[in-house]
Amino acid sequence: MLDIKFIRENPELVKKGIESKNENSRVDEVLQLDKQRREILVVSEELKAKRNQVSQDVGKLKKAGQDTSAIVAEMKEVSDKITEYDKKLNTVESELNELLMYIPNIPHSSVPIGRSTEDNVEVRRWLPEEFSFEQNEKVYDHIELGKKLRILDFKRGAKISGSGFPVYLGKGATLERALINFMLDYHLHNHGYSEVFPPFLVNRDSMKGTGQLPKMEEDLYFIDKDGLFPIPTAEVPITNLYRNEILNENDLPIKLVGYSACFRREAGSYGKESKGFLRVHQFNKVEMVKFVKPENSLNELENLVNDAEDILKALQIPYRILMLCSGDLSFAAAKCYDIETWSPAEKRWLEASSCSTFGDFQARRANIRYRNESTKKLEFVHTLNGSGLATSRLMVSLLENYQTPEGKIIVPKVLQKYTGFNIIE
RNA sequence: GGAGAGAUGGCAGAGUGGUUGAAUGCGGCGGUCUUGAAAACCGUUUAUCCUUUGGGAUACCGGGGUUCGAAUCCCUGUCUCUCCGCCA
Repeated sequence: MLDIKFIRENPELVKKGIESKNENSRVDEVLQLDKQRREILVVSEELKAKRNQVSQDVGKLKKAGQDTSAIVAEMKEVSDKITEYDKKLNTVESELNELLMYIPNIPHSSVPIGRSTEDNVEVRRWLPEEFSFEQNEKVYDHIELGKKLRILDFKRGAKISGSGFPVYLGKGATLERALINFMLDYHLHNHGYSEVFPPFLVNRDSMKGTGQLPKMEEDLYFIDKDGLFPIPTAEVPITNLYRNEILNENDLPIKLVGYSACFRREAGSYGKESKGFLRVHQFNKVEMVKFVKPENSLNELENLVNDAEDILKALQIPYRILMLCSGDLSFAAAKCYDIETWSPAEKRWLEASSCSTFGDFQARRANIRYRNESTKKLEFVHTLNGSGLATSRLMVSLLENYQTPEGKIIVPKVLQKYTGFNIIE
C-alpha cells in the first residue's frame, strides 16, 4: 500500500497516478479519514497521559495508606472517555486501512501514460538467425500438434477437472518437466539466484502482503474449510517468505527463483482467448523474486528482464519486450515489462512473462524492511518479480516454432540433455 | 482426530496487578587495555504513531473483557511443541 504520509503530502500526484491506471481514485476519502484519525488520536492520547500519571500516584498513595476513593472515582470517568474515543478511533482506523488496501500503487515516473494495451511501448525484439515471419505460413497450432503427437490432452483434462486443466502425456510431460528444470538450472547457475520450493497454498495474510487481496479475490481459488488459497503465482509465497522480517543490508539483493504450479480462476474470461493453452486454470511457472535496496530497484528490473530473456535466447524462441503503459499496469506494480513470444499459428505475440518492480508497495503491506547502515534507520525494501517463464504460453511458441513440415517436434538443443530425446513424433 | 504444554526484545530466558519498555545471559555496536588480535573490563543496544520539537501515546502472539492501573487476572482466536491415533 501507499504511505499515508506520502498521500497526505502529495495528494494531487497520487490522484493523477491512480487515474492514469484507470482506477478509481478515493484519495479525498482517505485524507478525510486520516484527518479524523489524528484529531481523535490527540484527544485520546492526552487522556491516557493523564490516566497513566494518576494511576501511578494511586499506587503510591495506597502504599502510604491514604484514601484514594475520590481520585479513583474521577479516573473511572476518564477511563470511560478513553474507551469511547478509542472506539471511535478504531472505527475510523479500520475504515482508513480498508480503504488504503484498495488504493493501487502509482506508476513510476518513467512509465508511459496510456489507457490500454495499445499504448504499450515495444522496447526491443529478438529473433533467431534463420527466423522469418513469412516462412511459417502453413503450420499446425499447438492444439493440433498436441493431439497428433499425443502429448497434450485438453479433453481428458476437462473430464477429470474441468476446462482449463490441461494434461501432459508421454514426451509432452517429459518436455514440460525438462523445460522447468532447464529454466531453474539456468537461473541458478548463470544469474545467481537461490532456489526455493514454496508451498502452493497460502493464507490470507500472504495474499494481502503481495496485493492479490482484497481486490482480486474473484480471481483466486479458495479452500474454505482451511482458509487457504491456491497460489496464482509463486510470487506470493516467495515474497512472503520475509513478511514481518528485518533483512540485513549486506544480504541485499536477495534473489530467489522457484517453480510452482499456478492456479487462477480467470473468472469471466471465456471466448477465443481460452482455447488450448492460451488461458488455463492451472499452469506451471518458474518465478524470480528479488528483494533490493530502493535505489537499485529500476536497475534490478532491467536485469530481471534480461534474466528472463536469456532463457528465450537459449531456447531460440522469437520474442519482444513491451514496456507497459500506466493503464495496463497491475494493481501493485510501479513499472512492468512484458515478454511476448511469437506464435506462428496464432500469428501474434503471446505474453509469456511479466517482470515488475513494486517499489515499496508490497514491502509496506508485508512489512519487509532492512536496516540502512548509513542512516541507521529501518526502511522498506523494494520487491520485484518476473516469470522466468510461464511454461504454458512458452510451450505454445516452442511447439509451434519447432515443428517440422510433417508435424513433428524437434527438441531445442539446450533441452535435449533434460529430455533424453531430441524429437517428438 | 484425542490429550497436554507453551507463545515476552536479534536469540536464550526471568517476570503472576502499581516508575517493568521489560531482570539476567548471549549476540551486536562503541571504548579501555594490546604491536595486532583474543580475553578481561566499562558503556551502549526495540519499534510504531502523534506532536505546538518540550514531549506524549501505543505495543510482551491476535481480538475482546475485568480494573483507577494488565506482560501479569478472565474469555476467545491463531500458531508452535510433546505424546497417542491415522497416514504419503
